[in-house]
Amino acid sequence: MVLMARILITSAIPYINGIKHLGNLVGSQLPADLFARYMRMRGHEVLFLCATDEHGTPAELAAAKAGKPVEQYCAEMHEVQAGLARGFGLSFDHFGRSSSPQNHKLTQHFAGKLDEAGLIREVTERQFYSPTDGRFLPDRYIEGTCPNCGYDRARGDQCENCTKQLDPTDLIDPRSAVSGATDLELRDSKHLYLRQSAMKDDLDAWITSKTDWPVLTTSIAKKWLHDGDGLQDRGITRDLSWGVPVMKGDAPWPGMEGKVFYVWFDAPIEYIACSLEWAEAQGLGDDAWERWWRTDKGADDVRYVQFMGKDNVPFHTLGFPVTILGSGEPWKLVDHLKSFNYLNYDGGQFSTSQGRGVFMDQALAILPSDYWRWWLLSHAPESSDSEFTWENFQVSVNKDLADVLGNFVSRITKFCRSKFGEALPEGGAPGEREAALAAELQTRLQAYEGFMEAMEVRKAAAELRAIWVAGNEYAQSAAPWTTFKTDPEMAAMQVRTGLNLIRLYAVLSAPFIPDTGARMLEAMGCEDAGWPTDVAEALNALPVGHGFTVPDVLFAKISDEDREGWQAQFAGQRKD
RNA sequence: GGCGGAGUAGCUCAGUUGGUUAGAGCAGCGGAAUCAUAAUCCGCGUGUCGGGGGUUCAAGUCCCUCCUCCGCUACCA
Repeated sequence: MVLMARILITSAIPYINGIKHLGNLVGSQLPADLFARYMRMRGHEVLFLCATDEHGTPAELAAAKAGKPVEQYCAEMHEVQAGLARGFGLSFDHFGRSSSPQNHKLTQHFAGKLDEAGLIREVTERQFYSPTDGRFLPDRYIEGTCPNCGYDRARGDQCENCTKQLDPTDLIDPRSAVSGATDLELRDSKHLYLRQSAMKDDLDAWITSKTDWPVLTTSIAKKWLHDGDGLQDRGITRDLSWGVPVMKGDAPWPGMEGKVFYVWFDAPIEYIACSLEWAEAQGLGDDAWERWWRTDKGADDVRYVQFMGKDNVPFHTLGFPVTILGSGEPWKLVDHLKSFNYLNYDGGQFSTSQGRGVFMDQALAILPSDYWRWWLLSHAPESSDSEFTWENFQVSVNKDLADVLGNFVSRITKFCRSKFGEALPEGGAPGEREAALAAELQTRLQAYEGFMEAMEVRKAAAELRAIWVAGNEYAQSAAPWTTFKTDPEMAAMQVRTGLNLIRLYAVLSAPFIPDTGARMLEAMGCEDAGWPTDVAEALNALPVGHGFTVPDVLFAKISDEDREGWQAQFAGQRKD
């Protein structure tokens, strides 16, 4: 009996600006879902949260480009992303919005507490303002000629041509990247800075204590802590209209009228606010979410795990912890932070802005989600960046899903139907071969559980595949099609074992390929998806006489023509 | 430039604190089987472990150095 635990899982929240590509998906939401599904199946209480990250300049510009008010644009894109999440089987308990009233209130609350703790300071900055665009422009949205190399499309933060880091005031003939306007002026603007530097030592000690975190996570955090002059304070407000208005709790913040909090301040707070949205949607009271987040109200025994791509690590290891710790209130801090490298696309990067790669909507239009889930998870970029190629996708999916798993289900169910009918046949008793099978699977099951618990995604996938292979090995050596000729009762027992393997595989595979797991279980006429403890027992779960059906082909193979067609289709840029 | 990650079989990758003849999957070759989506199963690997140097009885594993690729570099998120 496994002791029941409570596990809080959050995935980095995807930015509202457009449909996400497969690189985004495999970097946070998909592995988080794998972990959430597994933990639920093991009987743990799980709260799995995600949301859309809706504030910031790119959202405003995307809305303007779409000719829509930013509120409407975000509402629509939220629904699009929510639909795609459902399409990929992402089992969020709630998919919230960082623009929610709950997040507004909570963000303002945290800012107030941080100010009380003396962790906020005011800074007056000079920034470019564009009268034509009617907005202040972030460095990246200023373009001009690079003073270093003469490239005429250098951005205000860095020249893409010579890679030199720039200050927007360095640019020759600066102009707005939004409108091209050249009537830019420098204006003073007052902003709030979060005094991260004041908590540098606390953060350092905390990170140092996390010896079981991925090296990727801790090395990035350490770098920010120790680089140059050490951890720098960070501006947490912006001169934008779309965002959380700067308030000190419920009270106005003198001098900060008309400004909003910076997205990277309010986005992680949405992890908490999302649980408020969840509680409200479920018709539950405050205690429902507080027991996940307030260590004084039951959250001290919660295990909190975050999933994200490596670009998000600094904000989750430094900025957000400063918000949590600095508030002086008993909020739950992350226990484990699983980070991922990047998935590249056919020799280059996936790119949202350039429309390069395969996007979530396109992927689902091509193939059912389980194909993608399997390939992405079994190739998750854990130790280094990994690469998607159509050839690799075709080969992996055909071999693993169609040949090893799908064909196993076909050969067993069809053989039984032709020789015994569509029910588990009677006769015979398990022998040495079945005992050896159970023993091997018991060992592999334990390894699989260990990898899943440790969030070793690729290794878990490899182990699951080995579990599937064991079924084929058994079928091959037992060879019921041969024993049937001389000993039909033994063949019947072998077929029963095979059919029970299908049921077992349905359960074990469900975290990776939930839709297929459900189809397999349905074909076996079984509703019990309980996680097995004793494999030998599980291989006798379906009794003699139990009816089943032969499912349609679980995974159609990807033909060379399919692959070539998709390669051509996705060779250029996405055009919306 | 700084910091970090990676460089292991044709391809994708495993290789704990240094310790027997460096492993897996795919591809390839040979064989078995013919229940099954021409699927499955078994067998087959002389790989300068990126180069060079060093420490050691022993290094893919530690140290130095060089090379290549990638990421981050704080006002996109």
